[in-house]
Amino acid sequence: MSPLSTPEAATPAARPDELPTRQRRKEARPQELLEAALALFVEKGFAATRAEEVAQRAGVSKGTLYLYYPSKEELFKAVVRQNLGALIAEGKEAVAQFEGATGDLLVYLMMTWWQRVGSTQASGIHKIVIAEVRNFPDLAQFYADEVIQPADELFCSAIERGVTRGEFRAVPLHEAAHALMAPMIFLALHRHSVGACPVQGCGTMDPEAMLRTHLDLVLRGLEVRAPAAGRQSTEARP
Amino acid sequence: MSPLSTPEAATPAARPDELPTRQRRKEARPQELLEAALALFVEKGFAATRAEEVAQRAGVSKGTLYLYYPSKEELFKAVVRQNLGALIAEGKEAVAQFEGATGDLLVYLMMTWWQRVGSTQASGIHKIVIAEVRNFPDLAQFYADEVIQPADELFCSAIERGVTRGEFRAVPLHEAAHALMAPMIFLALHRHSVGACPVQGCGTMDPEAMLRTHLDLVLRGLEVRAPAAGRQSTEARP
Amino acid sequence: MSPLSTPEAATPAARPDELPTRQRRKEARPQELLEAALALFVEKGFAATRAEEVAQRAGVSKGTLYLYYPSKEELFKAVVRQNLGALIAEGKEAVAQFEGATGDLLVYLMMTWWQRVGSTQASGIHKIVIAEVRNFPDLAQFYADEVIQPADELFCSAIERGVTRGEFRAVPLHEAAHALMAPMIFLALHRHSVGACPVQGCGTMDPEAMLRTHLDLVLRGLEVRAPAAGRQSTEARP
Amino acid sequence: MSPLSTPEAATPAARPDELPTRQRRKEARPQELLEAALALFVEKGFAATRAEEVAQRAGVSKGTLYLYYPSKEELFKAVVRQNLGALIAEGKEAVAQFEGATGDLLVYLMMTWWQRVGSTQASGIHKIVIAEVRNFPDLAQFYADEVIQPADELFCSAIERGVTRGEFRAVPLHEAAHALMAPMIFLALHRHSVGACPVQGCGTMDPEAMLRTHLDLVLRGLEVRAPAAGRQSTEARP
DNA sequence: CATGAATGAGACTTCATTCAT
DNA sequence: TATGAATGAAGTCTCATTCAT
Repeated sequence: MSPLSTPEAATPAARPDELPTRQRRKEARPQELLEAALALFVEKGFAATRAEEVAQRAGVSKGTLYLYYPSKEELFKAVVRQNLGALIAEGKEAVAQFEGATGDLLVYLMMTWWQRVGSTQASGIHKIVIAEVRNFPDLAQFYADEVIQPADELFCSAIERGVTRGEFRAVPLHEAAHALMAPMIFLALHRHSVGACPVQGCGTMDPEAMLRTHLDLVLRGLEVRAPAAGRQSTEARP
Repeated sequence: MSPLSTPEAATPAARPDELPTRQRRKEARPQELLEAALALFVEKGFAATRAEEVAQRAGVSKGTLYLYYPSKEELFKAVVRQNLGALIAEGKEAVAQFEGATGDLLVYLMMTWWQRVGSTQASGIHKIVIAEVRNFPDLAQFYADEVIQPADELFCSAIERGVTRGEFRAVPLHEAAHALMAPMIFLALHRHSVGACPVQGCGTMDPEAMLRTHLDLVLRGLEVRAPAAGRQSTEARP
Repeated sequence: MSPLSTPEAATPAARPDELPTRQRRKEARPQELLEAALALFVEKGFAATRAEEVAQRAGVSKGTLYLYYPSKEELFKAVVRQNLGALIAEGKEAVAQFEGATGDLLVYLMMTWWQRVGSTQASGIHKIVIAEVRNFPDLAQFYADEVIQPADELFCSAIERGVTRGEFRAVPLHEAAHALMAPMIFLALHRHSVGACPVQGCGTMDPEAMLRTHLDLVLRGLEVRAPAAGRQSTEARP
Repeated sequence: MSPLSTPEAATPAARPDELPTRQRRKEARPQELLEAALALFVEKGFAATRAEEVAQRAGVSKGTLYLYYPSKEELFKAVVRQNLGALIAEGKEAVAQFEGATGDLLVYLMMTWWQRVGSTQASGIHKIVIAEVRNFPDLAQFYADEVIQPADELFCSAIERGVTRGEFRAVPLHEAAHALMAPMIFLALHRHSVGACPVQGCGTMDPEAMLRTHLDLVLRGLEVRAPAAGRQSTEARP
């Protein structure tokens, strides 16, 4: 079907034009520190990551880290901002012009997201944000503006396209978008939390199968057909 | 259905005319500590919550906390057990005894979850686990054993019931269960992260509407009908 | 040869006239607390013994302990005093009038000490004192007066008897007494420290064999014979 | 014999005209910490000595101590190794290379021990171990492996040398070694417990006289002569 | 007298941050 | 600039002691 697997493969990559002059290094430092910090924050969370670890991973000393970022908190914010920015750029670029069935568009969007974000280190940023926004209030607005809103718009417009073209039922857009995205993101979160622990039992989830089933269910749910009898009214609330 | 007790409600509650003798307090302490711990863990995270804070919020001293719970980790486990353990047990029983359409059973399970967990502080536990479980391997196993696995079994058995009775298509159970649960939990995560911050825009999500739409979509997706034509094969990748 | 073994056998014994009236108990309390404290102090040392443990072992509550002894320190002193007093009483009673070879007198003294003290819990008091006198200076004088001096006198007088009767060489009395006692006491100390730990290797010492060899060596060393050639002069100091 | 270095002596020693630069301090730190630790452990015991006290006495902060030793237990082990480990190693070599009467070898070993351990702070280590080893099982094994066993082997091999060369009677090796070492160690224990307190009476022991007499007795006891008649069988018990 | 719930000082250890070199 | 030795505040947990019942 597709290269849905191979997650953390594309990590530090080549860095081609690399001449390790002291000058060159100096300019690369911030970037290297951010990369190291990202990896560690994703793995262990903000509080549990030691500043010295970040420095070591970036190949510098503890003191040097503080030359570039005045505190661990500022380093953290820089990491989130840098990586979320990139995330959005990719998202926008991927919207594009699509021709074909809207169902296929949704499939494409989801698969692309999984390949480019979900299966990557990048998805770890969601974990970080979810875990820590409340302790860094100024990140909240940033995240809402740069991630939640654009992503929501993207999916809402896609669903709307389906409704407009008569392919989908008329469903509440925001809510449907949420039903569509949530399992995907949740999958990514899981990979960075319990899924990363060596727990007994609790058989590993297969992301590919999961996405396929999820899409199958929701896309059928979106299809235009005779309405299921009285679904909305049968709420069984004791 | 079943007499769903409302634990959250009966807590600080009455405390009738009994004088606050030491004996009385001793009985109330665990409850009070658990409540304080839940609130703080959800707000600040597990690692960032100091044991002494929990004690203070419960109106006791640092030492008293350790009279009731031998460590911060055990305190957390107790919080999880109290808030999720009982619910899952009840759910299992509900599945076993339910009579009626399986769709209604799923609606009932989801709504119950929303009332008892999703809409309360307890839903913050998911955030805590996702954020910090990698730093506390004991908790990972504990959570997998006491929450993930039972919850998975619960939903799988409910879906299987639908399939067996010919109400649902034959879908992969685990994967369908995931598609069912993930949006719920994701909602909870949101409520306790960005949703708890005073962000502009990003229109507040209405959880109940979201759940309703989600259930509508997925239940339709589960219904037995003529299969949607070639969904899986139509990947349109430009 | 003799009942050199069976160490901690004679511990709490019968307490015959026991009628568990509340009155009776009340009078027995201090004694019971001291016994419990002795056992625990010997086993774990002063600092590592928790007041509550002592109380539990004596069958009372933590609070009751403080009704009888105003602090852990005072309890400790009471334990040492009570038990060293008893020790000395036994020692004095054992001196007695002895007829026969002085070598046999020494053998008798040593063996008796081993049976009555060395192989018993009582020897643990030496460990306690050695470990803690410096933190309880007023115990030092007490110990010197009640244990060191009497014991020294006892052994010195025995050795002197041998010298006077022409059985032993003229040796410095104090020093010889030390050479005689030290291995015995050291054996007892060992039993309460490393000997009580489950260490690998370091084959267990057989106290009986050790005492026999020790006595054999020292008694020969005391015998009157032609002096060993130039022992004193050959000190090899680099 | 052998060039016995004198570690205790070369410690705070000169510190020539080198300015107290940070680098210089870093090299001196372990030594300084070890000395501070030894002094405090001997004086107050292991458990009763606070890590911060050690640091202060060495003129550094709490944190610095942990830069050099990962825990209080490891600090203690380092103290033991520095003060006893080297000595035992040297002793072994001395036994291997010694030429001359075995009696003189024993005298040499004992005197060396007295100079290097018995008469210094290091002898207090024995007190610490006897007092607290039961509460620190790790230390028990460590001490058995690194001190007791090597020391035992050392003395056993020395005595065996005497037996093999026909200088000594055939005596049980372990037991004889114990008779040889115990008075020495007991002396050390005394010096650091009651002996360190300002007690009246109890005439101060002269360690050198004590050792001399002890050696005189035991070495005579080891000499090959006509066996003393029936020492073991004459127990006179009234 | 007896109890045991409650307290809070204090111990060990970690780690963000500083600053002399 | 870069380093890494040093600091000390802070966190978890223990336990002697108190006191309401």
